[in-house]
Amino acid sequence: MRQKVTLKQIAKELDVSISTVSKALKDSVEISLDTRQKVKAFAKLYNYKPNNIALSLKNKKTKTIGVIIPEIVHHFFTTVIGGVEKVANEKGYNVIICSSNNSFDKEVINLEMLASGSADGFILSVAKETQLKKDYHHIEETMSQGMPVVLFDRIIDEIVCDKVIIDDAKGAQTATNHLLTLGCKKIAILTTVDYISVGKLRTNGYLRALRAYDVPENEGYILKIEDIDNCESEISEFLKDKDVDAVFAVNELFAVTATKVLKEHGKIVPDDVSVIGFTDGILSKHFIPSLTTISQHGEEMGVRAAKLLIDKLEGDDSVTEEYKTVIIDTSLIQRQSTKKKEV
Amino acid sequence: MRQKVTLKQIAKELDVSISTVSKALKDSVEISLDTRQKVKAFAKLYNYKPNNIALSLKNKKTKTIGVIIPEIVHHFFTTVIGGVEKVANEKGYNVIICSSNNSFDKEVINLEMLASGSADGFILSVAKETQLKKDYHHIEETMSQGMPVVLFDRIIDEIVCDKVIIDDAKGAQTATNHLLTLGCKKIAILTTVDYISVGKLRTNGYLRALRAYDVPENEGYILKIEDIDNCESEISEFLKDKDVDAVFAVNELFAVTATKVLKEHGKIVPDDVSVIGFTDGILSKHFIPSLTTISQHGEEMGVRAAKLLIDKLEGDDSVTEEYKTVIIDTSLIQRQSTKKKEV
DNA sequence: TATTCACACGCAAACGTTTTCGTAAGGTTA
DNA sequence: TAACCTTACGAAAACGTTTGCGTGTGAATA
Repeated sequence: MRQKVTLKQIAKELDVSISTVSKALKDSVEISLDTRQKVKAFAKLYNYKPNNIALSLKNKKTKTIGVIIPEIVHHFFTTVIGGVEKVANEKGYNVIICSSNNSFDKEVINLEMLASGSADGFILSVAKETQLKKDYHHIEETMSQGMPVVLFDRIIDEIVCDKVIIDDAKGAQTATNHLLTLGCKKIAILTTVDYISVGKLRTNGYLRALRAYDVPENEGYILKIEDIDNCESEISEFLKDKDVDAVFAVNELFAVTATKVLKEHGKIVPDDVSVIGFTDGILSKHFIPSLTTISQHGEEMGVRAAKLLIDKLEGDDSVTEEYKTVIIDTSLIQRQSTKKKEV
Repeated sequence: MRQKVTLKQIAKELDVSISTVSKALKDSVEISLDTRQKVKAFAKLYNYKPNNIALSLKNKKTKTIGVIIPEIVHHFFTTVIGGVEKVANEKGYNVIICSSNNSFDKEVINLEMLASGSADGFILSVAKETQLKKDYHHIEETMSQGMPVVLFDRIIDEIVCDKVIIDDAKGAQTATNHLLTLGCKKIAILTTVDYISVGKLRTNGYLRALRAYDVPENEGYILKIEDIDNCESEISEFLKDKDVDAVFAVNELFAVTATKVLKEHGKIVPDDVSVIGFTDGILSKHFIPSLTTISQHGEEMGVRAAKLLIDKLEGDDSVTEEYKTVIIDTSLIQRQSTKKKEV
């Protein structure tokens, strides 16, 4: 089992100094052509690769971006990662992904671990627990130590840094508008509890759309779901005997579940009730009926976040002091689950 | 913007040597209680965290596991990652995830990058292109340099290392058996081209089940799909006017698409045709009808893979020389898409 | 008073790299 | 032949840790 070969070993074998080997591999004119060739041939033969760790230590740079997301098993987040990777690889950066599993503690541990040498900067979507706890010391600490952070999707308003978000309220308004223009008046919303920032914003957008259309809002049409894993019974109970002609769900799972529940209640989507979701994931695309939804353009978010971060990492101080918030446009993807109401 | 604080800085501030600081923080008896307390207080105040890079360089260990998967936007792989993370974090390891995007080149680049200092060992599922190309030099190189590799799911028989797989053929046989016991005789299979190892194995399992039941195999019932992204038209064409009473799909997407297509052709799943899939993902669970499928227990695969790797990393040489192949049991998850045939 | 010893701490090497600067050998010029 | 220049290379520092060993100080012992 051949061990990794180092400059020192090459130097010893060839009976030259370490610095000569290093320079030869870099094609320095300081070294004679003859020696250069000899060294390079040897290095190639032994498959020499510079040790990144040593380089990181020397350069005080790891050329690595840390990404921390609440859940790894989540289509939206993985599309974002795809975007980050794309940009990162182009620019010669590596990407480390960690999941916080929506736990505050794990988010702190992961961030501190990566911050102590493994990554130059971070792209982060905060855990549910963190939003609830409102404890952001770890993020602020990281930034105060000179490591830039870009927040995306589940962001924190109080933290001053680069951010990439969608206009959740606007997206929700677009969705609700779509239902309204289809002729729906009794529009229910399936949303999350308020401490989830995006849930709250989407609820706001829904309400805004109703007001703009002079449709009276009705508390009875709003369901705030806490336990996502057991949403089915809750949604079923909520929709039972409720006379609605449309449902706006703030995520894919709620949309699918609503459609399923409505079917069980003997209602046909989209003929009796239109359903619109949020997030353009696998489910929306392949469900029957396929779901009209609001696309968040996850990959684009990743791309923009990575660009912001790399700008900070490579920029001079003038760039460093200025923070941007990029708002990605959402778009309405019309599919089969919504339909104009027959009058 | 406070920079990261180092031992050197603490030493300077407190007017002691670096080694004193290091030892004090480690509660060494060599250092007086007084100094220890002073140093620790100072370190806490300035939020000192040892630099992982320096530690990695010194210890020749990164305490990091590299995971390379073909696609990040893929439910099965993310569940595996979940399992890996669980074990890794318990044992004090960090996890770096990279995706090869099914590209051979990117797989090589990622592996070499991580191998040159960023990770101690690897958990890897090879890219499609790699399976096609049959070029495994990068993996063998990595192992020959002393870094253990655990292959999972899409493995390579020729490489001698730890492996975690499911018995794909057996799983497929179970699936097909299920259909046969339901009374189906005309069972179509939607599979992949043969160079995808798991596709081929599943096809074999299907054939084996048929033989065991003395059902003649029929080439016309086998569809090998190359272009997964455009499988719908292919499947539609294939199933059109075909008199089948069951479909076995080797992945979730094929199963869903088949169900959709059958519906368009006026057939009802499961009444007219039973459909069974492979991989227990989001789609299978939430589709209507929900899909009977074979679960691969992704998280369990991740757990086992991580354990194998860490055993190698921490074991003495006796462990190092012995390679295991763990076969995870698949299980049949019965849902709504399959149904006993009425006679 | 001379020797020994525990205590508390510092020195220096090592990990693998890059890079600045110094310098020996040989050749060229005056 | 002396002064200088070029070529080709080596020494050493630096990045931040850990750790074995050396050592100065003061006190206890003989």
